[in-house]
Amino acid sequence: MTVSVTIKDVARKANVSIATVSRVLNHKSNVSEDAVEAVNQAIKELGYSPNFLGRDLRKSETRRILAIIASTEQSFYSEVIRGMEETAMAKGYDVLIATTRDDPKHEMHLLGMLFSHSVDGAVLLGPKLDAKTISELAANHNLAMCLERLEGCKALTVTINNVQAGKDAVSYLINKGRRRIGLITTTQRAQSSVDRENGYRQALEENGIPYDPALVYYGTYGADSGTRGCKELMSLENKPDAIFAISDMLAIGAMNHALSEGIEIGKELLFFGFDDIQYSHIFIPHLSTVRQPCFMQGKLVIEKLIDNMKTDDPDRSLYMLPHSLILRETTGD
Amino acid sequence: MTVSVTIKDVARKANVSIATVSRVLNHKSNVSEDAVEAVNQAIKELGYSPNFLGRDLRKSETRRILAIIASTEQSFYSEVIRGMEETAMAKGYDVLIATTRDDPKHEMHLLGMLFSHSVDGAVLLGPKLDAKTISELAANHNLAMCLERLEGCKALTVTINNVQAGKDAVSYLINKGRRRIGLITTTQRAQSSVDRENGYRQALEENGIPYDPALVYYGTYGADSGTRGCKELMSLENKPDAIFAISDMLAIGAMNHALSEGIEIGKELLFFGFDDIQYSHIFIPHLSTVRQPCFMQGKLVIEKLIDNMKTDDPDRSLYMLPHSLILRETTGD
DNA sequence: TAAGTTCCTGAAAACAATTTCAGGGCATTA
DNA sequence: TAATGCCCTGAAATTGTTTTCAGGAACTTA
Repeated sequence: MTVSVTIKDVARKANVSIATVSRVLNHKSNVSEDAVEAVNQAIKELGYSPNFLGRDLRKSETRRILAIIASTEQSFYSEVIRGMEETAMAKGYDVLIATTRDDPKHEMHLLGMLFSHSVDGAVLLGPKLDAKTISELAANHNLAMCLERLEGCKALTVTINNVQAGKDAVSYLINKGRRRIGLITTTQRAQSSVDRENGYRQALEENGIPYDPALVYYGTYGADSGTRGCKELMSLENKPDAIFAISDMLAIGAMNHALSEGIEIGKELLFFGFDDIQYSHIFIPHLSTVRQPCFMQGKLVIEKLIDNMKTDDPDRSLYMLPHSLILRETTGD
Repeated sequence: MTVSVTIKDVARKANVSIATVSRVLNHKSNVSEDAVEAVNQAIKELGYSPNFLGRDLRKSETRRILAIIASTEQSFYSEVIRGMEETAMAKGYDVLIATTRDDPKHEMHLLGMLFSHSVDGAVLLGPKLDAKTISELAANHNLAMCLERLEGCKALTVTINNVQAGKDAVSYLINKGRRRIGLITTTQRAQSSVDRENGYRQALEENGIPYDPALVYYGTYGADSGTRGCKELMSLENKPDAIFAISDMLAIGAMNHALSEGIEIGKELLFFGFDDIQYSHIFIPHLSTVRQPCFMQGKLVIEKLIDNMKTDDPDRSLYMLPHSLILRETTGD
């Protein structure tokens, strides 16, 4: 391809040393006006832009942070990423995103960018690797987690209290007088799913409602799985009078079944979702759901991560940010 | 932070030269078994992983490609990115994603990664910069566009024929006997929007239906804008009997209005969307829409981009891949 | 005038890797 | 025995930048 122009060419053209060019590039004060002028002129004429590979090597920093997600499909991540980007940008960092496609091998490959100094830090949003592996990596590298905690993982983590959130949602349904509450969740056990399910059980227990395994449907992540779940739960002899789904996607799928059966949502059957995705208030009836502070989680994890870069005693705490219940038509609100 | 172990340390520990270590790292054949053994042992003991800043600088390549998108919100991009990733990976490249948040300044900043050799190539998915700027950049750098073409922009581009696609959708509605067809589009003039609108007009013209500006609603990208658009069109004295929206999001918003008014979708009023997003067959009634070959567009643009890296005579053609109509309930299918 | 400052400058080292080149050791061939 | 070839090795050059260090010039101060 085209041969690049280097700092050397600029120096030659401007009749100064490369040190002076570098000084101009980095806006150092100790350069004469004449030199600044000449260098900028040369840069413009040659169309020079510095090679960051050289710079990054010398400085041993890239000012780039990698966000590792499963895929860009869940638009739910977008606010988290915005929080990360805005915070990073304010501190002079760029955020790059890479996807694992749910493959732990590929996740490890992407983490290689961290080990090989291609980025200064990395954030895992919903890791597929196990707690032990991540703990070990986080001990030696600038690695954090966001949205998803890992039981027994000693790494900087920013998330919400999913147990409490699940409990809050189900308690709300109970306070609405419901006693038979279905749960639609997934077989793939992300910690957040497990936590939400535990919240569901705690809410039942505290209210003296016996746990009935028949009311729990384990499926996949897709909306169609929600539809199947609802169908199965509603074909029980002793039907549920409310359903808590661990994601809005599942809840919307579930509602599709209820709608097609002519079930009156919000009265006959209540629905509670999780995530407050965009479609939860586009889909009719509007879905009651748990909202996470996405932007704030992104913001906080980047702040802590960047702090960690500058210290020998990195923070490996677990931060839990407050969630909130969004009440809409599907709970009769 | 922690002080890194370098190739030098490995060499010392393994009692060989750094050249030999490098040869082992790169799986060169001309190294004795003993040396390979010793080096690998040292690597393991020291927990060494090579610093890519050094490697990339020396090799003048990063084997990384940057995909620049507006935001990760539109899940629609995810298939394109999957196509890009799978193709890139097969050729030994990684794909990184960065978001512009619709800011041309930030888009330019991200392109800086290309100029500064931080990545080997970049793909713009829906650029905010103008055709002239991009043409100039593409002349000197490995830059391509995907999903969106730019009128008069001389850069490698992979997209679909949006004029034809709009025309196909509207022609289908006309063939269903509809004569008053509304259009819901956006004021923000992405080329694809303009093209789809032109397709709409061509379809009308070819079928001898006069163009009525009252039937065209210009709004924003959100579903609520679709709702407003539908409300406005349906309050006309001479109501439409079909609506073509330039995105599924707008179509779903529009359908929300129709549903709330008790309008019989698929009979009284037909709907045609664009993109075939996931929700177009989750939302009820299922939406007829235009499907783009997302994966294939991602695949093709990466193939061509990588080809371009290896030649002095880069391909700057416009490739248009075939689209297809997905017929569902909203057109009475 | 001598000594000390301040300002600006360029040569060279440093960053961590790959690659080139020359040569030592050994076996094969004439 | 000498010449040739092959295998393996390490020293040194190379990549593009930043940074350190030493020093020249001009100016101030005693």
